[in-house]
Amino acid sequence: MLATAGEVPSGPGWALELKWDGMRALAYVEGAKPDAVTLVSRNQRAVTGSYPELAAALAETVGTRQVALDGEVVALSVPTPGAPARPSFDRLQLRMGVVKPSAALRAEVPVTFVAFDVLALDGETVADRPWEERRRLLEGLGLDAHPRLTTSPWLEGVDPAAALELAEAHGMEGVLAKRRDAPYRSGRTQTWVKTPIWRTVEAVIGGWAPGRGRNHGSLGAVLLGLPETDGRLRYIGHVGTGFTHAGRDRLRDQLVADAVDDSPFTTAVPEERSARWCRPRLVGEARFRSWTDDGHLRHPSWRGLRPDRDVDELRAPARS
DNA sequence: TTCCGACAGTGGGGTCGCAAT
DNA sequence: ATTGCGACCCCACTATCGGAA
Repeated sequence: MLATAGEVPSGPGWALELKWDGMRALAYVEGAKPDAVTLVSRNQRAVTGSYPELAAALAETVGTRQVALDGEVVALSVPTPGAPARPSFDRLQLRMGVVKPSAALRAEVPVTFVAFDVLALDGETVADRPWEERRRLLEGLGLDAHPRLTTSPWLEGVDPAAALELAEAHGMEGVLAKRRDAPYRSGRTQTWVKTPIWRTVEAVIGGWAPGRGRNHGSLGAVLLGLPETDGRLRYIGHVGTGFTHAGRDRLRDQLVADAVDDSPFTTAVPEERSARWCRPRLVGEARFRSWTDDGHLRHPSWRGLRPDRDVDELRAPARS
């Protein structure tokens, strides 16, 4: 079951949850031994081998019952004073795709299964029951007794604005609203609504990458940078979506007119060989979800040029 | 006739593993 | 030994087309 993107709905018919930044997974628990547990990714691939401690935890905790759970595999960042632990997709990537992770890796990047729905229980399908009833069944499983497992909290009596604030304050991806009376359905539905938290950045264009396929001959992506206090230009990412076809052509023409031979960036730029450089003069705005650990934009999309802004006005926004 | 939803195709940051160089 | 590439994860967005309203 997948959510539709939109504003956070309000009203008594909706229950709000926080949206976790991790990897979606279904857990099928068929017995009390770890090999009786199967974790399946969103594209139906078995990923149990990558998270053996989760299989063991589920077998140990609910193995006496037959259960199918929907949830998220999450890696928490290392908490430091002033920065409590929060879900880190960057860290989870160190575990994804690694079959039979070493004890050292499991210790360095511990993962948690955050359950938020139950699809079958004791051999009986419960997907047709309303969310409210499934939620009660989920809470009755006692998953939180195990340190590697948790039940995703829902925000009782919290309005949409406060829910978004809460999500932001805890480093969550956004808010997920679910119709209380709706059954669990596969595919994208209107009864789940996701509202991600967006950030925006104004940055200078230091180059561009030519487009491929249908964008052949036009612009594929712009290369953005932020000036440091000493005037050096730090690369922060490629942005290649959010343009219309006409917009790509227009921007390419402007950048070609400003072409220079050498990179204006003072930090490394990926795919440097295919990059075209330009004078770092034009300021644009991009929307993105978060900074990566390397200081790059994650899920960036182009909003447009900011002719009202000058390069020397730019400042790096607070990272988090 | 118009609108909407699903899908294909473009683009991004990452990781890992294998084949080619 | 290094590099390139595809397959995976996460995803945003535009353009298109067929069916519903």
